[in-house]
Amino acid sequence: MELRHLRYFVAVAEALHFRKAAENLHMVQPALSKQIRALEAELGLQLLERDRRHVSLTEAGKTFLEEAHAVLARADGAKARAVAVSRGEVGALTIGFIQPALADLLPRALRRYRREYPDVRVRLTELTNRQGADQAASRTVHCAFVRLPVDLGDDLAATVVSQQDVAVVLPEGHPLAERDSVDIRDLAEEDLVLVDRRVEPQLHDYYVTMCQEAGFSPHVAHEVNSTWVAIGLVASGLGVCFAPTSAKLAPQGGVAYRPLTGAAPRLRIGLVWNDTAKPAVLSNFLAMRPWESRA
Amino acid sequence: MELRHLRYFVAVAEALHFRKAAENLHMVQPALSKQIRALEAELGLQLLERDRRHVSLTEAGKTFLEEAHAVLARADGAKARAVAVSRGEVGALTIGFIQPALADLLPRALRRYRREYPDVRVRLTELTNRQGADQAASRTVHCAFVRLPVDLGDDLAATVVSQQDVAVVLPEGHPLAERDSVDIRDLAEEDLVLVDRRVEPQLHDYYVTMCQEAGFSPHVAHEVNSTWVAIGLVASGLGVCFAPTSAKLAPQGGVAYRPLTGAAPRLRIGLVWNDTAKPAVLSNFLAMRPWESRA
DNA sequence: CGCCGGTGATACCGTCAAGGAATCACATCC
DNA sequence: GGATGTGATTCCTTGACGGTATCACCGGCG
Repeated sequence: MELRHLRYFVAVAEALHFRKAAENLHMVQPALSKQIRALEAELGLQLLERDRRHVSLTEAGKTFLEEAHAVLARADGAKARAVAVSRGEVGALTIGFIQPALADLLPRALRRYRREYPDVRVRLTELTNRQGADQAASRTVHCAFVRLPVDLGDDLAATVVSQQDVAVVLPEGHPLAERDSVDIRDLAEEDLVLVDRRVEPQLHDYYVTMCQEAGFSPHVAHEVNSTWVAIGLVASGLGVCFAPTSAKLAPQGGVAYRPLTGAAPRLRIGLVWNDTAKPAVLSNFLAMRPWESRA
Repeated sequence: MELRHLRYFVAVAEALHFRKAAENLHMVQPALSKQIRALEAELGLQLLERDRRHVSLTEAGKTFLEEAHAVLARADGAKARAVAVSRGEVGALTIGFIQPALADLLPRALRRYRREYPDVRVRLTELTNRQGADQAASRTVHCAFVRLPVDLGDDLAATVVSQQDVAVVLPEGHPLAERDSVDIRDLAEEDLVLVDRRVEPQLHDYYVTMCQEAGFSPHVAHEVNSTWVAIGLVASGLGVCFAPTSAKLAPQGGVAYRPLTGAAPRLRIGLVWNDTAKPAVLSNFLAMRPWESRA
């Protein structure tokens, strides 16, 4: 049995007329009759009652007609779904991200992406910078939002998606908090809370280098595993810390954010992905650049 | 696209190996490769990733595999359902019946039939004797339980399914109720409640003829439209009536049933059906004779 | 009553594509 | 580096699909 047989049978069953059905199918009546009889022979039963003048459906024919419709519809659906998947309009997109991207960048990008591709399921995984690069390279995730720079070995490609100035986070009441901005050299003697080098080597080194270029070695009082924890310690009066200006968006009382002057290049977040044989969902995501501010 | 393509694709997708898949399909590898490529060409996308050494499914291929399975299963189901219908194992059986059959005959027959054919929906219609014969002839119902005799015009066939003796129904306290049985001639002077001739001519005439053959014309006091109403009137003391002995099974107090002696042939209920081109559900029903008392 | 139009069935045939046989190109492994 | 195993390529055969012509049959109509 082939779909052809079902298509032919449906045509005959709906026209109840071999010639007309054949015409609709752009073929001639004998060929159609033959196929219908072949179908009946395979099923071992009669689908149509021919009485020399009229054609009618048997009971078995009636139910087979319904079923045939369903099969044909399902077959068309299979085709359509496969095409949709191949176009990246249906399926799943796996995105890795570092925590700072969660504040603003990622939600905004996802909102725009899902408006365009509502049938793509998005899977999110929080990762460290290193994991992000590795998993994008190994295609465990389709792409990852990570802090730049990142070493682009192999087939990895990257694009900058946001850059932010560095702010200094001070406990309320700290003398420096009375200024509108803080020069980095004023922090030479301050207790600094830094992100642990083992967790975020890029970011840790970035802040340390920044200080060294300003002419001093930072006085690291505590090491923590995320900027949020650092800000928490600052609020408790255990020191000061650096943070991207976007950190201000997160609710955390007891601290003051002040722009840092005399500082090195800004903090950049980028998107990395394996650029070889990109699946359609990834290509679509990259093509629409949903992280960009609206036009 | 034909089911063949789906079968081939499923085979390859599950073996992830063209030669093995081809072997399973009892064909050779180049032919299979060709068909798969034809399928991909029609869909306009790639279902399988061939990398010289291994075969793997693309995203589109994965979803198409699921869909293909569903289509093939549905196609098999269509076949199976049509066969089941043609065998009368699935479908609908329409039965007409006269009220007296409802007491015992019909429920018993249906219980046995449904145990054998649980997937056949049974549609029941209460009819008069005449309607039963007509609708069986015109195939409005597949068959009908009616009171015999019935005129078997055209293609109508019939079989006796039950025969019952006639009882006389007397109000409690009636002098004749003291006897074990009643001779029909003893009813010559009694007020008789008879079923209306316009409603049940067969039955009406049957009872009247019975009396005339016993040598008297019945004294018809009331005419009603069913035996149940007649028994009700008897309970109210408005006369006596005839009933099949099975009527005793229905709950109705205030009356006594006594066998009738010296009476004509017994009341018979039969099944009638159009014997030309019987649908399978009907053939099955007739073949199992579910109205017969158990072996 | 015989002719005509219309129905599906039958007979026969050409064509095209599905499938088979042999081989190739290329990777991997020992 | 040869052996092995993979899918791709090439070429050919065959069978089935579909087309042409015709038949058998029925109903309607003059």
